[in-house]
Amino acid sequence: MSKPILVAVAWPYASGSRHLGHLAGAYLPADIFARYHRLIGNDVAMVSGSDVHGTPITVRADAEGVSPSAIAERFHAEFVDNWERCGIKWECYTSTGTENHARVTQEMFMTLLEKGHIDKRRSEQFYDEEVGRFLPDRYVEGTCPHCGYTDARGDQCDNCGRTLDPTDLIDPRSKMSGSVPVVRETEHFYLRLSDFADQLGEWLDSRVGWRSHVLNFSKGWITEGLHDRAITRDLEWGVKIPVDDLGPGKRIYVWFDAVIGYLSAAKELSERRGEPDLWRRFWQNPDAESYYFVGKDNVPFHAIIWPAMLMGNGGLNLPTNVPANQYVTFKGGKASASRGVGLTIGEGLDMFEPDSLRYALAASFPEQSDSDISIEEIARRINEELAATWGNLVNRVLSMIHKNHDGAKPATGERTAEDLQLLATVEELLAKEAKQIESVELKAGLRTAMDSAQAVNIYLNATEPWRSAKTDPERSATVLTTALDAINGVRVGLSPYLPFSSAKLDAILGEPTGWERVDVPDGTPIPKPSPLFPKVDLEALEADL
RNA sequence: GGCGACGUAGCUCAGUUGGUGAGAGCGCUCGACUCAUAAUCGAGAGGUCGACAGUUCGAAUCUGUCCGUCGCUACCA
Repeated sequence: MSKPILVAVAWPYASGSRHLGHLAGAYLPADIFARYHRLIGNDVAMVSGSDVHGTPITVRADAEGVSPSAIAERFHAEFVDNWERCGIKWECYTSTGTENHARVTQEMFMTLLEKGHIDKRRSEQFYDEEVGRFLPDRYVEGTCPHCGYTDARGDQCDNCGRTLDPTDLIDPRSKMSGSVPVVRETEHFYLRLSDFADQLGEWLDSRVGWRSHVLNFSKGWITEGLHDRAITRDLEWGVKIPVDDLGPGKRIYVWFDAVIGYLSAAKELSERRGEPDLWRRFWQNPDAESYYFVGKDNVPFHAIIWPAMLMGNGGLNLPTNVPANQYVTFKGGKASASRGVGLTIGEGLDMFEPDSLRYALAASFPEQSDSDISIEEIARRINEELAATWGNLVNRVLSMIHKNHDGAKPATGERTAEDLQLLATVEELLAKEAKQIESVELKAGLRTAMDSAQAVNIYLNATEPWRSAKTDPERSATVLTTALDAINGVRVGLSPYLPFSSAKLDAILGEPTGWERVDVPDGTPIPKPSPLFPKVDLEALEADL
């Protein structure tokens, strides 16, 4: 039975390059999960897009003397290139800059407004008269009233760590122009989040299979008390507010529209495929499932705010699961492209083969807790695990068959209990891995697939087909065909993780028929193999840095 | 400050509701094999599960305190 699976992935912010932490935290796990579900025949819609609005983009645009859209287009193009290069496969990758997205956002805004979940409130905020802009808290700097630190930001003091209100700052100044900001009154729309506290709490309590850190954090938010949130900003760069009673110069704020992107992207997919009701299969069918792949910093948006918006709107499916990952750290520090910690996705792909990088990151997915990686650790994973266990296994079996059997799979003789046991083991591990992937334990799933490869290595060492080739060629042939038939199952389990090398094997062994092990037909041509994964020369790599 | 975590073999990490002598991968030592990308396979060494106190017949697992690391703190997304 084909089940609709919405794979919703955090919208990368087009203000700069994304790094390997983002790849390991959201995009790669989503891709592995989606590839698995496509392979078992489910109806998958993996959607996301570049988040192109917001203040940081306008600030960067000003700094470079270009338009905000130029910044957004530059990084959107970079992201699309990143996905292409590392095999992140989407049903729909779009951006928040489309006309469709604006319309869907405005529709949901109006629905929430009409149902009384959005209202207007006045507040006071700093305004930079020099650049003519209201200032987000973090763009106001000044002296911390607690510790005297002179470069405290309006939201928080980096020195003493205390949370601040911009008006607390002594000698406030605008980060944009350096001038002294003035306080002006402004009016905005607010989402009445607090109205949903009870409903959200009950919903979260009913979740099963969610990661404990996601539930803990979300419930903690509710326990502390949900604040109503402003969902519009004094900004020219964003989705227009569909009512005009706030006056000009206001836009819908990015976090409000970015999550709506999951819905608008599904509708865009419908349009692209010419099936107007396609999106309903994912959003209104009670049997559909939805998984939101995000980093832990995004948990409140996906486990609290977005569900509240969906509850308020009505008629749309709530998340099945939000399998948020924790952080990947680089040598102990939080990855940050802007601070030069870790590698951008592009840099990672320049250094490593895409499948090799995917393997190393997947083996280190921060599913339970933060995980630490480094270039050395990535290289170790590739050389000592991926190439040694799996790459070498494929190479040794294909080489022997190619050399000893005229480049084609020989006929299989009588299989011994040992032979049958290997094939059974591969099948059992495939089943075990399937359960792990379905419960989004992707790191464990990869380990299971590697266990399967190791089982074949153990089998070969026990049966020694290179030896029997001289004494009992028929037995040797049977061992090799058994190993090949086993490999044919192992590669199915690895295919969601390693799409590029899997495609290479598809060319020899044929496309996978599904999530199952099948025998390779007798006589299948087996060409002289080349290593699936080149070894990483760490010294040469570091010499380039 | 508040909140959420984390601290388990040299390294990176698993350890469901507390219970046979604490695990995996890699590294290391020894051995086997030599088909294969000096790859593979076996055996072994290596940890008072951050510290202290407590609950319990019994705790890495529950409670408290402390030390250390990290993240979040709602106007970065």
